[in-house]
Amino acid sequence: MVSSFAIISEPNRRTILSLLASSECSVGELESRLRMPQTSVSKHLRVLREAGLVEARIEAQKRVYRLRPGPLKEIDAWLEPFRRFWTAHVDALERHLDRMDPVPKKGKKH
Amino acid sequence: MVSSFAIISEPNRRTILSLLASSECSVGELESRLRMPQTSVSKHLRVLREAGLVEARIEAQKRVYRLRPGPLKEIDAWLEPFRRFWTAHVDALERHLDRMDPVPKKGKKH
DNA sequence: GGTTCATATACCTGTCAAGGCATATTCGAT
DNA sequence: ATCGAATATGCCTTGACAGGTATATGAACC
Repeated sequence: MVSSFAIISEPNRRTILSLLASSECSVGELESRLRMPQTSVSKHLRVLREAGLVEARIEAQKRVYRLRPGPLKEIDAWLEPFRRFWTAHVDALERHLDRMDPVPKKGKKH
Repeated sequence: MVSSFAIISEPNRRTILSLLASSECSVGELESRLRMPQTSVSKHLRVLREAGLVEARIEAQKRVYRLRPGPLKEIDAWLEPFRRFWTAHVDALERHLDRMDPVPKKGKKH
């Protein structure tokens, strides 16, 4: 299965996911909100489906898509080590970086 | 400037960022840790630099790269609306989605 | 000044993905 | 059965991008 990182690198797919985050949608609804040809929407939905990011329910002729947020946790987890960088303010960050890779400046031994 | 989403869609670049998250590195250090030719490392670093995700300090013949976490906040912010989906447990989520797009199942009026 | 180490750039090439267009499928209504 | 609505798929073209190889820059040291 393709990495979620690759999937959300496409802006239209991000928009689709954001729309589905507020409410499930049929293809036609997505089409009109995205102002994009239906075939493109369907193709993006296919990619999202195969990556496990959305799922479809059949309802008459319509397919109603809904979000499957699971795979996005991968992104969230990858981001984790970076969060502390923007929770501290900048000068604290720089002090931190200085401590990080300790270059022996002067003799510290004695 | 290219979106950070596109930048981190490349696995090697994610690894570079993760390495720099723990400590700043020279190009040579990255090269040996990534087991990847130097030219490739330099090219990825260029992309990261132009996206504002890293910056370089010149030290003799070496360039020491460090993380610039700012642009990653964009990713973190985009992810925000999805977090509630995996903080609640699954059945609660489904009840939520059902409430979301209220389809009139039976006559509910009277 | 030439040599070597450290890094960057130029060029080429294969691959892969998105968009456009035409067409196929599937279901519902008449 | 036929038609139309809703959605999916196939084919094609084009552009972007990563990897490889060769080469250029630039600093340090003799």
